[in-house]
Order: sequence, then C-alpha cells, then structure tokens
Amino acid sequence: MRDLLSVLQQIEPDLSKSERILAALLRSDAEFIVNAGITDVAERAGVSPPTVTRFCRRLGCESYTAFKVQVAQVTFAGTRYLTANAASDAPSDIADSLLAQFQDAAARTREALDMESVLAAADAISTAKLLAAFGAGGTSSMISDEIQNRFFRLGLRTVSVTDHAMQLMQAATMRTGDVIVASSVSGRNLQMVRALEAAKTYGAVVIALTRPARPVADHADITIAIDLPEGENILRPSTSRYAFLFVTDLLATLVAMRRGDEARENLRRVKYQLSNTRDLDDKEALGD
Amino acid sequence: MRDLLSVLQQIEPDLSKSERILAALLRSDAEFIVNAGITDVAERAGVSPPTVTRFCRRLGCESYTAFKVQVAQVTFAGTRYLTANAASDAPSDIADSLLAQFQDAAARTREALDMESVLAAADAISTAKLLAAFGAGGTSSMISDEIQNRFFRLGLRTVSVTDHAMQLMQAATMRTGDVIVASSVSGRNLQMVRALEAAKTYGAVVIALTRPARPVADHADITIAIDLPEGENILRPSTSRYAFLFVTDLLATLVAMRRGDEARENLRRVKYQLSNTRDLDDKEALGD
DNA sequence: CTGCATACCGGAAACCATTTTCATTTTGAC
DNA sequence: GTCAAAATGAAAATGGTTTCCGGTATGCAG
Repeated sequence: MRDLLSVLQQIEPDLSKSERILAALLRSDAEFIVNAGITDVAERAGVSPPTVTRFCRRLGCESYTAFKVQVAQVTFAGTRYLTANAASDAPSDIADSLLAQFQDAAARTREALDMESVLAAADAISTAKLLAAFGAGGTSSMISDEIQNRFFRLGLRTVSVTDHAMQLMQAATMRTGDVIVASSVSGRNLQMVRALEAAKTYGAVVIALTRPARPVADHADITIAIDLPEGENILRPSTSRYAFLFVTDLLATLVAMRRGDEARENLRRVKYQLSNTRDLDDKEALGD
Repeated sequence: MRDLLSVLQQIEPDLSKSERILAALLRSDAEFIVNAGITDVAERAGVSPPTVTRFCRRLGCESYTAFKVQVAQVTFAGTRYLTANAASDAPSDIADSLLAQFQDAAARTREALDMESVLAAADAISTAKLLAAFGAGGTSSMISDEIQNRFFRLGLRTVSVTDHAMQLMQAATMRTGDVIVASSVSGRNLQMVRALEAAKTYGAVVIALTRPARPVADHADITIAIDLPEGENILRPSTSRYAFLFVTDLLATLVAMRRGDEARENLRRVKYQLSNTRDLDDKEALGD
C-alpha cells in the first residue's frame, strides 16, 4: 500500500490551483478532513464539492470515502505528533505526549535516514578487526556504551571509550582494519574530533552518528546524519536518544545479518552462559 | 483517543447476537469493513444495515463513517505491527520493521502503564535524600546509568550502581528518606534482590522497574510493571530497552515538574557550565 | 488583439449510501 | 402462557456524494 502523502508529493507539480489549496489543507489539518464531510472540506477550502472529489481521484482514490480512510491511516501517527504538547499537566497526558514525541522522533529519523551510509557503515563494521565506540556526555556516552553492548555479542572485538583523554590514547593504538563509531548529538565535540583525526592517520575508518555539516561529521569517512530539532521545554528529556538508539539497533541488526552464523553462535554462547549461572528461563531475553 | 478494539473487548459481554457476529467480522476481516459500505457489511454478516449502525453507536462512534475511520486507524496500526516481521532482507525493509517494533513496544508500554505506581514513584523520588539506581546486565545497567544521567540534572543526589557487590555495599549505607530505583528486565536478578532486602531493612524505599510477579517486583515497595513479549528473532535487538527508557523519561519529567524551580536552576547551571567550556550554541541541547 | 481549444471549476440535479421510523419478531421473566 | 422489553428488519426519509453540463479562465496560434 502506497502512502497518500508520498503520492501527493509526487504529483504536486501537476496540481491545479484549487487542488493545491486542498493539498495544503490536507497537510495542515488532516484531522479535520477525517472528521468532516466533503461539503465541509469544500467550504473550508473555498472550493466546490466536485473539486474535492476530483482531487481524491487524482490521488488514486476511488471515492471521497476511500480517500478519507486513507487519510485516517496516514495521519494516525501524525495526530499523535499534534498531541506532542501535553494537553495538561495530568500525568497521563504527559505520558501520552512523551510517547508521541518518541514515536515522532523515531519516525522522522527513519524517514530522513540515508540508507547508503547506513549500509556502508554496516559493511565496515562487520569486517572490523577492532570496533571502538566513542562518545562523551549524557546521550553520546550512553550510545557509545550501547554500541559496545550490542556488538560484542556479535563476536566483534568492541570497546567503548567515553573519556576524551582515553579516546586520544585509544586512537593512537588503532590501525588499518579498525573502525570507530563516533556519536555526538551536537556534532561539535572538538576533543573527540582530535581523537578521530589521530585515528585516521593510523588508518582507522571513522563512522559518525551525528548532525551533518558540523565538525564531527566533517572528519568522518562515513556519516550517518541524525538531525532532530530539540524540544523547547527544558524540563523535558530530549528525544535524540531514541533516534540514536534506533540507528544503533539498525546497524546492529544489519551487522548481525552480515555476520550470520558467527553472530548466532556468539549470541547462543552469551545466552548459555547467562542461563547457566543465573537459572533463567530458556526463553528469557538476553541482556538483563 | 480510545482504541476501538479495547472498547469492543470491554463491552463484548453486553452485545446481542447480531452484534457479536459483527464483532467477529470486525476482528477477522477489518480490512473488508474499511473498503466496504454499510450494506456490504450488513449483507456479509447476514444482518440488516440498521443493526450495523447500532453496532457502531455502541462502540462510541457517531456514525458508520466515523466507525470506518476508526477501524482504518486501528487496522493500520495493526498492519504495522504485522510488518514487524520484515518484508524482506532489504535494509530499508528492516529499518521499517524495527521502527514498527519500537513504536509498538512504546505504545504497548504506555497502554499498560499503571499511572498510580508511576505517580507514587515520582513522589518518592522527588523528595529522596539520595537516589540510587540499581541494574545489571545490558539493558538494566544502561537504564540504571540513564537514571543517574537524568536525575542528577534535577538537583537530586544520584548514583548508579551496576555491580552486584557494590549494590550490596551501597544498600548497607542507605537510610530512611533514601530511594532505590531497581531495573530488571527479567525480574529474576536474585543478587540484586538481596541488595534490595538489605536496603529495606535500613529504611530505604525501593521502586522496581521490572516484570510483575517476579522476585524483584515482590521485594519492591512500588512496582512499575513493564512486561513486553520478547521477539523471536535472535538477531534482533530486544525492544524492552525502549520501554524502560520511556518509563525513565516519564519519571524524570514528572519529577522535574514536581521539583519545579530547583530543577530548572540545576538544568540552567549544567547548561551554563557546558557552554562555558565547550563553546556551544546557546540553543544546543543539554547532554551531548 | 482575436478566436479557438483546452482545462478547470461550480451549480444543480441525480444518485446512492446511511439513518430514522416504525412495525414485527424474539427473548426472558413472572 | 402472557406480557413487557429488547432486538431486528423493511421501508421511507434524509443527507451526503457524484455526475452532468454549462460557464469561465488560460494559453496558444494566427
């Protein structure tokens, strides 16, 4: 099933004036359309009902009703985004709005993701002799540790370094065939950049998970761009952690598939050792 | 917005015979309903159109059209969940399916969340003299560190302890007014349980983020139940990290709101010190 | 500038799906 | 068995959607 909004994007140039008004309305207030009849939509857009019908046909829908159904589907995630600002201070509204933010952050990240860089990164990582994860500061160091946690299970020699001095020292020991995954939310971690430069002179490949067009990205061989707007409420935790975590998971999954049997064998061993000492169910998750 | 299927579940016992037929049809072939008119649905179910209208009203919908829109939404979420098994090995399909898994994990967690325990936990944490985060193993230790990362910013004395021996030692030093947040994905971390027991004898309040009805939950004063089914594909990272992270964020936000000005002042200080030493934009996110 | 062809749009009528009304049937209690 | 209440469907009424068609704008050629 193709997505209504992407169809719209595609045929936008061919649209007439009235149809563009409808397109704008669809984008700005899809929820209204879902809850309104064709006459309401027509009136609000200042066009006639037949024009609305024609607009729906253009988007590949049989009828206005079919169109409405499709709008309902694509905006399901979207309406959640609208509630990203909590309706009230009531805890359950806050929970809803955090959930919306999280879902939105993940969806946007996935949407903006450049698969070619992801693939290039997965290729590099899956054959790395040593994988070093760099990151400093709340989110970035968490991601760095998480990278270590995910990749050592796949049989890769992995180390997480979250201390600038140690990053520089680690960099000094690296050589051709080694890979660094450098995470930086701001993209401006200059001390880390120094370590990356050093590592590159010794032949390591640098993969950056960071904002594009910033120092960290500029010094990387492969950049996976993650560029989320930060929320305005200082009391709210930032959503970028979810974006970084999502990319980490994607990389881990792709690398696991590339390494196939070896990854499976290592995961099995980890699980076996855990269940041996900790008396867990066989079905228990890895990694508590 | 309430979920149609959960409403259905709730009122199922009160339904009449014809309505049950419709309920069964809705569950078995929602897609058909989305693409059909009321007469088609009526015919297929062997009932009359008015009965269908009444059925929609019972489910809280204004009209059949409104009902159809809602069905479209829930089934869309459903198909997303179904695509959690990637359509193919193509990286972008895998990305989509990971995204679907996480969105689903987060939504389920939010749905199942017991707000009363969350509130009780937020109350306890916001007045804690010392906050100790316990956790061991991949996800749980990550969450433990993350709790430290989030709460120290709010002006709480916070420490993360991810080592069993240290947990026991930490527990021995705790007293009334102190709070422990214990994370355990499996809920069976027996060594941690020992530390929790010790801490309780010295008067600390224990909050557990874990599966219900397992040792860790049984030894907690407040349990926030997080109970996600684990995926079957061993190469896939588990989704429980997102669930735990979501709950952590929610707690952090609620505590931040309770602590109000003090939280704001501490966040401002952290930001100020960072921008002082690191030459960041003023608009930069906290916590890179 | 004019005339023509084309595309676009809206009014009104036709059409069709949905809903309401109301009579009938079924169910269940006494 | 009888009655009341609930459930159901037939048919009419309603209201929303689509089709048809004519008017208007736009662009192009002469």
